[in-house]
Amino acid sequence: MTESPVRVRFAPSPTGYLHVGGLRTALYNYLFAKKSSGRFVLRIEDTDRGRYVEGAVQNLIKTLKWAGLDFDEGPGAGGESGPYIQSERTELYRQHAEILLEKKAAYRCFCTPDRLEQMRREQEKQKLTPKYDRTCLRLSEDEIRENLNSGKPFVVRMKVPDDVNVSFNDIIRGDVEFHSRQIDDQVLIKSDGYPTYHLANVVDDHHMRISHVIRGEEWLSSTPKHVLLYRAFGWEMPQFAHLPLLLNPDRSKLSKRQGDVAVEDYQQKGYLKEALINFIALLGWNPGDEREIFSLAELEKEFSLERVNKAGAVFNVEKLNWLNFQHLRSKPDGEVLAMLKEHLAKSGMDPAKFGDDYLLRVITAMRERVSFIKDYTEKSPYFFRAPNEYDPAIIKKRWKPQSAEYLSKLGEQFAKLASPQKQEYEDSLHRTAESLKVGNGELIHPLRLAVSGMGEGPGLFDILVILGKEETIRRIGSAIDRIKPAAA
RNA sequence: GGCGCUAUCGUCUAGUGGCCUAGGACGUCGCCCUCUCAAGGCGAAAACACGGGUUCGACUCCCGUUAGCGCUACCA
Repeated sequence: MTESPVRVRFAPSPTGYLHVGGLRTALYNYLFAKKSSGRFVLRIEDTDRGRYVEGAVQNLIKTLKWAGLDFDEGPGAGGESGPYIQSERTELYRQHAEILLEKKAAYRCFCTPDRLEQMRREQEKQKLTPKYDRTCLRLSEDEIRENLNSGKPFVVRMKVPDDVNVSFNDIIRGDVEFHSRQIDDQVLIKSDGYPTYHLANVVDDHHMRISHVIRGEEWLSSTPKHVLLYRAFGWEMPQFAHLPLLLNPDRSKLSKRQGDVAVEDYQQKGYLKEALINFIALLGWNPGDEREIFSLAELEKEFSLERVNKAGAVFNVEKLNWLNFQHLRSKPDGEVLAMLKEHLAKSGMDPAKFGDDYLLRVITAMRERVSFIKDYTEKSPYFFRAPNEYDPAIIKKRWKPQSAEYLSKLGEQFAKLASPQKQEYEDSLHRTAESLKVGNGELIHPLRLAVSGMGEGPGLFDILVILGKEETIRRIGSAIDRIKPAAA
């Protein structure tokens, strides 16, 4: 086999949004291209007029770009094999259907959809494999001409050879064999003149010089049809690689109903593209050692089709969450700052009110405690507004009858401190506890509750420093007024 | 129903005939650290679907069974 340059394609149909399974297919194609110094082509398969969705193509491209999967050729990116939108290539498919017709590898079929459906029903009743009965293959030249002249609508069907084995090699699955006996005479050109997937993808892959067809496993069963088409045209075949499916927790094919399937759903929920990419890369592929955290750039170096698994993989959100935490945690301060400000603005808070220094200190304090940017306001709302309520469970656990008195004392001591830092607060609290003859905990826990309204978070003294002396004292004051000991 | 693909802890997976007392990760549980919560450290529970072969020896190879999934459109 000659070594032709690697060219792969991602060929989604624009149905409105990008499915995470589609994103993984795109990713594997992209990675394979990068790894082999090849080209990554985006092709839009929009030959189903009934499914046309406004803006879907733009949306698809936007999402791919968001994920960082830049394509070398495709709509808007140029390339020598364009156009990259199938609805703009119909003449090409028509010509190729003509070639097949001439070679007697295809024939016109004038059967009505009604008749076809009746036929199918009958076959199902007799428990036969639903298959076109070739009525129109037996039409004479005259009959065909007559039908054509009278303007009868028709489709072009592929003429599947009667008794041959069709086998091909799949990079992931090895040799796969089908018998032509169970291959239907597929429609190649629909009555509206548009090609079906089978014709269009073979014609385009050939003309776009695609070297490797990397797609989902749902295409495995129709690959023999494509093989037959390559043969009929006398074209060299690309290499095939059928990827395992992404599954719901119940192991059915990943679908809506059981959770989010659109990439933009995850985007909206605050998942980082780094985490999503890392996660789906690991769903069906692994590096062979024990590393788990990968950047796109690292994946580009490590990826290989040989290490792709055969079995479907459950899309398990728990691990995705963990990866999001890992990636968010290792992001530079500046990047987190920008995301945090954006999030604050979206939540109706004015980021300017806080100042970058302040927000940076919050980021440092919360770094190990947030998996998502939204966790900043959900897990530590007290950095952005004084508590307006106090967790009843924590009151019950930590707020003693004497707490108000102790805190009041503590507030007085804090007031005496001049621009206190962590150590000063800590020393002051220890001295106060000593003078009160109570353990530090008797002050620490109520104080945490007072300034934050909750029972968890960064080290208390870190919180105090971030909030500042005045705010700390103010919050102690309101807490004393508002927290009543839980009824014993 | 037919055809095809697949089958290791709950989940993602390592494993290519002896290195396996089956390794890692997420999750779960326990302990340590500790002002809380995280993070971190240590540890635990947790799997080769089943049955036949082949072989001196099978998680690894072959066959069958079972199960799951996919395809079975003038959708992709």
